[in-house]
Amino acid sequence: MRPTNASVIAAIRQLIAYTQLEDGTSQSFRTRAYEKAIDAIAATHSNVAEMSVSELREIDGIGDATARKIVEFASNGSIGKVERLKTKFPPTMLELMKIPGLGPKTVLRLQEHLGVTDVAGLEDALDKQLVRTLPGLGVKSEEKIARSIQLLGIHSDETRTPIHDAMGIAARVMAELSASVDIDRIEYAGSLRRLSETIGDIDILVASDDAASVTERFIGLPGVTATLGSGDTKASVVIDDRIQVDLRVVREENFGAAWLYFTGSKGHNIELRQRSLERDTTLNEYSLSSVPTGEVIAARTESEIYSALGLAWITPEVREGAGEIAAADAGALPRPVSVEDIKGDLHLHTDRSGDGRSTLEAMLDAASARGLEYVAITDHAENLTMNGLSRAEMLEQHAEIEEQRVRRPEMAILAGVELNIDAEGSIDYDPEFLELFDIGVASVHSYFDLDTTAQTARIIAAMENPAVTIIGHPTGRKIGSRPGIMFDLDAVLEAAVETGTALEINSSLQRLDLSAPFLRRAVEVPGVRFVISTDSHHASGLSNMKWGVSLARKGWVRPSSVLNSLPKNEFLAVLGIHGTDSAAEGVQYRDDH
DNA sequence: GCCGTTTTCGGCCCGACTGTTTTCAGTCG
Repeated sequence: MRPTNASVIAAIRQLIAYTQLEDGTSQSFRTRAYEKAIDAIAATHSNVAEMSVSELREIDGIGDATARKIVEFASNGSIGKVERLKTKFPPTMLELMKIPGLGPKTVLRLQEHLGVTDVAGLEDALDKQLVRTLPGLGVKSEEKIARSIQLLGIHSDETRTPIHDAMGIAARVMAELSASVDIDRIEYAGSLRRLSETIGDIDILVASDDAASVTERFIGLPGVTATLGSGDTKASVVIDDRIQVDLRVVREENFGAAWLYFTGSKGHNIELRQRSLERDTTLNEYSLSSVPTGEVIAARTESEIYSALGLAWITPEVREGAGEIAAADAGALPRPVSVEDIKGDLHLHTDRSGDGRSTLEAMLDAASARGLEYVAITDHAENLTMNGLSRAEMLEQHAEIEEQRVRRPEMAILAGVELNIDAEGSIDYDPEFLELFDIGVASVHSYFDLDTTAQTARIIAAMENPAVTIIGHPTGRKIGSRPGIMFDLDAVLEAAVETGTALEINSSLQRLDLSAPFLRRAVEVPGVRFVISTDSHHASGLSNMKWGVSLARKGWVRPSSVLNSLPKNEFLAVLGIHGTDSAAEGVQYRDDH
């Protein structure tokens, strides 16, 4: 069994940590080269552990040395250099480097002067007030390290916060800060804006002429449980003992440059600055300016800066330093999908579902308010215990939908259902009853631990069922709590094209399913079609469409491959549903051919 | 360690904050 790209990346991260100790710096060109290799692997669609040295070297950012280390890891499960460095630096020293404020230099000094190589030893040295005796360290450093140990874990991978939780905290902090001090503009940046699945720190950017007041208010906000640092223009706090929030205050005329800078990713920024230098300009968080004259060329908006660098604005979700700048340069980046592109929502629950909270009426009002041309009501089918609807309840709902069609002639209201894919790929009800629905979303709600072969087979079997139009939240994952099923994506994509089944891009921040890496692979397959749906269980959920759209952008999905970007009549025609004008007359949509 | 319309050596993005330094090193993003 070959290691996954994720485990190759984990191995290189370990290599980086040991190399930082060996080089005595976190900024050596070697470690930066390794970091670049990680970015390159993360952007690769194939399994690097199956590639040869020469194939690996084809990848931009991977050279001979790293290619050999990857091959070595693929065949041995370890890298010789790491094993050698482990004899010099005990693995517990890596734990020390995870403590905020402790870098390779300090960790090396602890080992050299005090023989400290693990957290317990460090705590002991702190107790004995020995740390202050080290060169470059004093009493304040000692106190800072002691505080950091208490906060240990905030930066480690295990405690990255799922985006759903981080987004909520960010919204709360931004609302409270806006309410307590006069500011010109406030936005979030960083991995949150790039729609990463898990968030390390929340980055918030404010435009104001009075930075000192803003930072002062910020460190005093409710929920702040620790202040990690604060200066004239930036501050870092911990919110709810849980997540670090970094604030940066700039002047409005520099906002674009700052937003670009703090959105990252680091790799994207570095590439942009290199491109900038090639044009005899320099880019920092304040502006893009001329090297010879120092004159500011662009600073107020991101678009102006990209434009000055000869690029169209790049949507934040794809700023991963993974080829997006080269693609933009070549005009090969897809036009980003926008919320305005989406004409219908095809996965909506009402309070008839056990987990639904709003009435059909409320859901349709919400859809109208959003200007949607069509919706599909997709309550759970009967096999989902507790939450599913019996046949009788479904028929009752169909009558309700008929009434709504008469009252809302402008909107196409599809009588749909969210079907449950069982272990073998069968779905609820019988073929005759399924005929009564206009559209079927089939989803996995059970048997998450079958092997890859069985999962692939059940998904494909569901796709082959004529009642199934869409596969809902295809992996069933919940970010931070459930990994989702494993299936052969290539086989599923092939079946999706053959059967004409669309794949759902689920807008829930807990799901974001299909994930961006899967979407990046799916868009390479001609003929694969997507729908972006909210899977709303409450009328307020329809506003989550923005996250699904954002995810589609992150996956380089073209608007033309999104089925529910079609205007109503074209969409209904694709589904084989006729007679949209007859809606006012209360005629059922399901074509009876 | 990587890379190359100024190629196989000599470069490699940029700045804030902290604590210790009395002009700067370390860490972080």
